[in-house]
Amino acid sequence: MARKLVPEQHEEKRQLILEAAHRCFLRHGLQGASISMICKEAAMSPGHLYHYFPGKEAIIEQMADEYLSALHKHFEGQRETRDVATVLLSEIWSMNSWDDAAHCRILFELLAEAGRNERIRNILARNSDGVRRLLSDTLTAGQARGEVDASLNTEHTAAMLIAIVDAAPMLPLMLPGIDFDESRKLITTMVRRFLEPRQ
Amino acid sequence: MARKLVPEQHEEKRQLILEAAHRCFLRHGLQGASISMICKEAAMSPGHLYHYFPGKEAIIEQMADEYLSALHKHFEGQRETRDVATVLLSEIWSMNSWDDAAHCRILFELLAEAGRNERIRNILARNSDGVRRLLSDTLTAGQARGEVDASLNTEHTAAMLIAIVDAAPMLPLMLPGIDFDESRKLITTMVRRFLEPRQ
Amino acid sequence: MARKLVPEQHEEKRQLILEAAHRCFLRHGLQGASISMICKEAAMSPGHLYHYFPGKEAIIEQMADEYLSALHKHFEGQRETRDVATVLLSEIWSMNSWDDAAHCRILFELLAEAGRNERIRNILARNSDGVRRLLSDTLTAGQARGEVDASLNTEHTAAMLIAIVDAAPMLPLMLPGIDFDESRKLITTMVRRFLEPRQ
Amino acid sequence: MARKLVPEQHEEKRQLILEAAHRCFLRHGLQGASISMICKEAAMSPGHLYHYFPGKEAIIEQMADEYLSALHKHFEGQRETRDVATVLLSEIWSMNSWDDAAHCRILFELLAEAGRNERIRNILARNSDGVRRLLSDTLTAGQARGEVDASLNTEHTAAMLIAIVDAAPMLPLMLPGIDFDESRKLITTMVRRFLEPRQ
DNA sequence: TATGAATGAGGGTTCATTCAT
DNA sequence: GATGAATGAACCCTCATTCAT
Repeated sequence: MARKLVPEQHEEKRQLILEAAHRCFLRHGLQGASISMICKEAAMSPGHLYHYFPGKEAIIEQMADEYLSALHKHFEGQRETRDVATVLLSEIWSMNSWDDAAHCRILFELLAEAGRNERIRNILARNSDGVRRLLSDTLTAGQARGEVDASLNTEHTAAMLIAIVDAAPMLPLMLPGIDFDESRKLITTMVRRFLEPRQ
Repeated sequence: MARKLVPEQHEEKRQLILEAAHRCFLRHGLQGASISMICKEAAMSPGHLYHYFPGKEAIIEQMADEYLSALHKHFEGQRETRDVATVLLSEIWSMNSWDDAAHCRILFELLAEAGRNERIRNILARNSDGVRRLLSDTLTAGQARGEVDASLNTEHTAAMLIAIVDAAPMLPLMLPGIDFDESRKLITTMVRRFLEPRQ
Repeated sequence: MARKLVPEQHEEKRQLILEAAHRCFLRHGLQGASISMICKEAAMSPGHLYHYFPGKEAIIEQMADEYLSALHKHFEGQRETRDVATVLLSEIWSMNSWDDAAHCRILFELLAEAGRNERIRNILARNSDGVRRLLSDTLTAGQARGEVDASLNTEHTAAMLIAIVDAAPMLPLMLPGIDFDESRKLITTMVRRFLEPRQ
Repeated sequence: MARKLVPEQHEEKRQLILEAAHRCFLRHGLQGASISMICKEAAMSPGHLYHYFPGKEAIIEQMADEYLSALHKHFEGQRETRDVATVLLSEIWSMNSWDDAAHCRILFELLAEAGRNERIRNILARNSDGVRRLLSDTLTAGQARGEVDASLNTEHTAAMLIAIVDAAPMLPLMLPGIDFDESRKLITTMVRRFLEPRQ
């Protein structure tokens, strides 16, 4: 008689909301996007939205978490690749255009928010942690193979590389006419020269 | 009755408001800081504030303009310095701690806003333009002196260096324990290796 | 398929809901307690609750009815007691502490509500009626036995005694340090002196 | 040039709001009366109302405070009256009808709220304190003159008398047809018999 | 029976802005 | 120049209630 709980549907709805929220945040910012906008975007009444999330903060936080883990997922499964720089910059290489990068602009929202909101800051740190360890290991392996300058502190270098990758979407904002492919190559060149062993 | 010669006072008040706004934006974000907060911070009534600025947008825009030009002012007056990398990273070298960098966090607000607001985007582009030209000239001069790799496109390289400098305040957000001095050195090393002529 | 003989279960569930509602009303007030709170307290879904009651008002009304009749039930079965004052104040004497009295606080909610809501006012009047008649009869019997001042209008006196009993839970709110036993004795003394025949 | 602060006008507006709120609370209860209702009643926009009060709670609290102090103000200035009972029940005697008493019904709202809200409870206690001391002094003076039973604890007796006075508005709710004058006399009689010295 | 998805009006509150003085 | 009174739309969120299953 009683309807069974269908957690998959529940989870689907949550994802639907998160995607709608992501679009709104992209268009209007974390604070500028209102619950009622998200509701319209998700074709859902406000009362119902609160059935799935306890508040706006929770939406932002889960969105941030999933967004960041997706953003950095490119690194995984590429550990066997030979060229270290290619692995490190796989995220950039996986993008096809500035439109893709534009989609990343939500990172700025998060960085701005992280400066004032400890919870967002922790989410950011937690997500960076995993990637940083991955990059660090890759660098260490590269050093062992003689492909990476052995004098570099792999921990700090990894952190900086993440920052650089995350800064890439900045370029079109500061330099409207820039070409996507060329800037990608430029970053790669810089990283490669940075890492290669000094003779 | 007619008072004509007090435009200096007028300008002083505007600056006072802009500084108050800057502090509020730093604490609460561009959207999170309200006019009434800014009024309190500037010890001024809302009606009076609107005597100096036509609205919140105008405050944000002028604040952005002045903030960005101040941020990049370090480059000027250092053109005669010998070491190219030092010139290029003078902004970073002028900071003494992450606290100084924290003050730069407002840049994230602006980058986030620039993604959606054309006027802010233009202000950002206009300000970057000047610095980019400056950096570009420095790079060209460096190439002429044989200190910079001649194969690099100076325009694009300059743009990327700005992005890197602007990404620096990201680091403590992603990697809470990082040391300020070491990360500064790491960035410098990377840039130097990137630019030096290939043999 | 047809089940007919489960009206007891139906009634049980209704009581369960009423008890849960009572607890919520006590904690948050008639207007402050929400249906969803009551649902949680009764471990029941909102859809199900509406299977037993047509709405919040109905819950309040039946709760009020049962609460009031329970509150005044003490009077019954004590008619043969000799001392008139003891009968009249049996409700107060049946309480053991202010905790019990606290449980009576819901009466204030009802009195407040009765001031604006005619249906609650009627429920209150109807319940008081029964008790008032009971008290009135007790007083008349007392007058016949010469234990109660014969000049008192028994109807009005009964009404006032109910008000006094109902006002008892007020005391700890107004006089936080008061002792329960002493205030009980004080009320009894007052009532006894009031009722006793004048010589 | 700058307009002077006119604190009297500010205070006037606050009183205007409090009166509007009082009427709304009387009609719909403390929780049932909404800010927007109060705004309509006070002919004022919601934004403006928050210029005078930081929130609904503050309105309730100040209203409660002023209401209670007004309610008990009758006692003052009657200390020289000869008859103790008359002084003690001056509040009841000052009313002319149940309509006057109806206006007191807001007390039930406050009593109900006091059961859950510590701040309201404190306001209630603080206001009762003053009156209780006044009554207590009156009783002590009456004992000295031999008009009041010397065996009564004046503190507790005073507390109970307040409760009785406050319970008076209950009567028409429980007994719709009751006569105002007669019930007033009845209460007075009871109090007088209670207090008079025992021979 | 029983569930929880779904609604949309309304809750208290804050907002950028304008106005009379 | 300067004040703070005044607005009303919009903010996030909760409500009592209904519906499909």
